[in-house]
Amino acid sequence: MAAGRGSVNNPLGLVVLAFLIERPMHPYELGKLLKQRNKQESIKYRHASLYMVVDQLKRDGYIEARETLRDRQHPERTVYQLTEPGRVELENRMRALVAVPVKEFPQFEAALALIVVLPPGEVAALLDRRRHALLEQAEQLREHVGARQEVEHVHLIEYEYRLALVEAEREYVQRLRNWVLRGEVGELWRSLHAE
Amino acid sequence: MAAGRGSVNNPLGLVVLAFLIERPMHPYELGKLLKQRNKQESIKYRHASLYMVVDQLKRDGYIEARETLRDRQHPERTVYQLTEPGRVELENRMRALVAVPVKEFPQFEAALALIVVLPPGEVAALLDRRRHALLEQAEQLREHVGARQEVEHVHLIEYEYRLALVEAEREYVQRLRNWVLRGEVGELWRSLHAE
DNA sequence: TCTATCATGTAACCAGTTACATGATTTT
DNA sequence: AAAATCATGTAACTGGTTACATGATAGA
Repeated sequence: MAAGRGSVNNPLGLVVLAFLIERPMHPYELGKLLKQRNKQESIKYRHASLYMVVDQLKRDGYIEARETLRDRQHPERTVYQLTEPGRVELENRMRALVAVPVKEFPQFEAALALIVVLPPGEVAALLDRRRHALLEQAEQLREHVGARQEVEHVHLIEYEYRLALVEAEREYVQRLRNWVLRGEVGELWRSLHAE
Repeated sequence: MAAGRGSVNNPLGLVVLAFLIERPMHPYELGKLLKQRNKQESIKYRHASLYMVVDQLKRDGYIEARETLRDRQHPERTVYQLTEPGRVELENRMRALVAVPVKEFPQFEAALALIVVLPPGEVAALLDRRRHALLEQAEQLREHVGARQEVEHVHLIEYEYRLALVEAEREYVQRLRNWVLRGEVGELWRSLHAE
């Protein structure tokens, strides 16, 4: 039930397991595929990290080396395949991730928690800048999600999700900005910035 | 302009700087205050990490030791105070965080990007579980934000923000669930799970 | 042929976490 | 007075990142 002590807490590890369902691959191939499918938008990817998680997954028995290719124009490439425990782990992690929201700590939330260190007037202007940036992001996402009948919808849901969040944030930022601008911020905050 | 190479990428570092504006403090006091003000909800806090970031901030000249208290019923406690570069850095980081959205990688987005590894039927059920969880979260947040006239509004905006995001996610999850349930998921996904 | 870029990997570094340590205070 | 908890910190581990390395291929 509890998604065990296993190392696959790393989203990148999930990708590896998920891709290896399709066929055995060597690490570099996994990385290439990840980029081809634009998963770096949703899953943080550094190519050195890939070799790391592959090692971890091997260590924990979720994948295993299947063969080592040796031709002269590449370094050795080890091809890995999913093990049965690996497939089980993948499914369990996926189920948990979909069904149970995990607590995240977005940086903007941290900033809001400390907002009183900036004077209200400036905050209003900064929020305005953010609002514009979010507008642009939303625009791009809408393009991406919209104009593609050639891509299966199921491959766009990450973007739809992102779009939903960006829109919500944009609306909230606007509300907040207006509240600040209307000067209803209360004595406490204002008093911290009086001279 | 670019919020330099400095170590204060860590949100916890921001808290330290922000709190030290009020008065010099020793690390343990910072931690206590952080919890009293419920900032652990918005900023990940491990007490050992606190000592780490304090060291980093000292190393980088953003804070400095002011005195070392030595009474017999505590270990030595070093009191730190903000330096002028520290105050500047704090303000710059805050401005950047408020004005410029940073790319985050929420786990649920990763899961959505890999959703095809689970069969659509099961996904619908899992989404339903998530929907319920989000409903509860929203309920709690609403209580927290609502029933408090005694707390200054500015100290609740992190929660308001969170609430806005949770609500948006809930709505999106519901849309997605319905789409899956209506069986419009397309051949690709379904074919991966036929036997 | 020189330079850039791809393909592929290793190594060194550092941030953040878990676990341990220890004296005081409070509860049972 | 034993057990639990608070107060305060250090140390060891490990995951992830940045930086380095090296041969092949492709443009200029």
